[in-house]
Amino acid sequence: MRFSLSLSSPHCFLRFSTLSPLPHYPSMASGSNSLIWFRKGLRIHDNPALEYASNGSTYLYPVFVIDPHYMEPDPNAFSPGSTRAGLNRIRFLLESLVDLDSSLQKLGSRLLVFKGEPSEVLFRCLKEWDIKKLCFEYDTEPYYQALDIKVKNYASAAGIEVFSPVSHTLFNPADIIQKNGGRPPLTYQSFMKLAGQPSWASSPLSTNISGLSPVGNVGNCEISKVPTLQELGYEDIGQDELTPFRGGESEALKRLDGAMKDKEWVAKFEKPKGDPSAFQKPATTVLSPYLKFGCLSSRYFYQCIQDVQKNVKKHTLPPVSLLGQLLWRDFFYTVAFGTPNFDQMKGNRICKQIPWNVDDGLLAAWRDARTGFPWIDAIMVQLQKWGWMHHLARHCVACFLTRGDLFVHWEKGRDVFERLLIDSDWAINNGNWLWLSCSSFFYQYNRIYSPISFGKKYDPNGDYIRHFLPILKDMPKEYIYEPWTAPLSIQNKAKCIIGKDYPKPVISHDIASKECKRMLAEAYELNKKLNGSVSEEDLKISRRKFEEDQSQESNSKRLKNKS
DNA sequence: GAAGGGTTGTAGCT
DNA sequence: AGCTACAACCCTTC
Repeated sequence: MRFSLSLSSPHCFLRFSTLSPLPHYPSMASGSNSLIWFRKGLRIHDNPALEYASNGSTYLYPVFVIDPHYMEPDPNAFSPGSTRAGLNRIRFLLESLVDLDSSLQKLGSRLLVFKGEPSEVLFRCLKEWDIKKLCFEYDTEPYYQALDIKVKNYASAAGIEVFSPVSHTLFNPADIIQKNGGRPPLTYQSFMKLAGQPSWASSPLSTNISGLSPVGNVGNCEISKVPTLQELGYEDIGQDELTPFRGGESEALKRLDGAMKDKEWVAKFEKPKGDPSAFQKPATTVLSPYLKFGCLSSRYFYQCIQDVQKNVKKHTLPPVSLLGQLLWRDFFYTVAFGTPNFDQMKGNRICKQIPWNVDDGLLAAWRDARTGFPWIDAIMVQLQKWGWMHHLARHCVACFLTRGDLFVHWEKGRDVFERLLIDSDWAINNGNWLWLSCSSFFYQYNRIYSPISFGKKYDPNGDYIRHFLPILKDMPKEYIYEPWTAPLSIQNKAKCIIGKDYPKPVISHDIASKECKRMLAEAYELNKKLNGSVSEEDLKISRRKFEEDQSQESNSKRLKNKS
């Protein structure tokens, strides 16, 4: 906290001088009114901002603001939803809000929902209700960093106390960066050394609140209930088309409980050994969407895992253990917070500069599950329908799009994931795309996931493919990962003609992956030579060079074929 | 400068 | 299920 405040102070002064005269506050006779502003942290348990807001206040106003920029339907988007979020995640959020409202009501309170630009709405509320204490969970994302400076400046000018605790992550990213001399650690091991045990690891978290201060008079503020999808302007889509995962804290705790009951499973958890093709019963906890919205406290989750581990003889360790997964989350939050332009290649000091293709055709084929590789396409269908896939499945499609086969820019794939995943998290999503594209953290670009054999290893019968790509459901298992190799008689029998009912592969994996390796090798060399300061012009030149090489190669092949 | 390590590659062998 | 070769990257640490 201290570190981040000192970071933001220059902006503070700038913003301060541009503020209009101090707002006038009505001289309402009141004790002390507090406002808890929910953004993430959509929970009651282990919610320090909520607890602090309620303590000693006469009235407590729990507020959530629906931001039209995030929630308004966008008919031009490539899938149902808003500009930024697919329908699955919007629905997950609404369900989480309904659950939060009902939990608040059990504690004698309720959720006050507004629509509009968050800071404008908030300023109106602060004035109208004569708020003395404003509480909200600290957020490290650039969007909230900018918004929160605005809000904090307004509050301090108006003499309102602001309480903004770090409770979304296990550690405060700013502390870890400070410990490391101002730069974030770039490896998991160095992160672990710096982080150590969380300060609260063995002290009880506040998971039981018996009651909250009542909601005061809301005055002239226009408050609505949690809207339905239809009220937000979305069409009614069949349940079958939507994610099987329900949002909300209650659901999160139920799911957590279910996972923790199987002590052996928790103790033996090894992430890389999970089966990405398991969909009836996923190989992981599927708690990520709940962590994303803060329906589940990562600290509470941490303590639950710790409890299980204490009571077994042997358990796995980070990075592969279940606890290790939570630490990965904090790792990415820390690097993301301490790296300017973390979500792009340009101006990102930890990101290799690579001359990615600009090929919207290949991107669209990948996005719309038309690559012709059933393993890849099935995963993309699961993404569209469920908004969730196993971690290793994400690896396969991310590798395929970028360094493995299509050589499309990781930012394009990132955008698709960010929109469609119900657990899409700014720091983690960008971190993993940097990882998978060999742009940062991970550099062994020879290790390419095969779009054919990787899935086969887990699911030789192709049940996962048959489920998400029913057009291939009668394809014999000998051909289901490479249906273009099936004889026409087999294709006929399976009622799936390749090139007509299901596409032919967009590339040859053998050729494309070799080409990708070569391009990465050259790009790395250039990055080394220019010591990280690769310009747009350098990238253009190498892109052109690759294209020339490619056409020369195909020319020589043509010549060879002729002779 | 060299050595060691890096959450999760593939193919082929036992 | 576990070894090996394959080809070989980067970053951290010494």
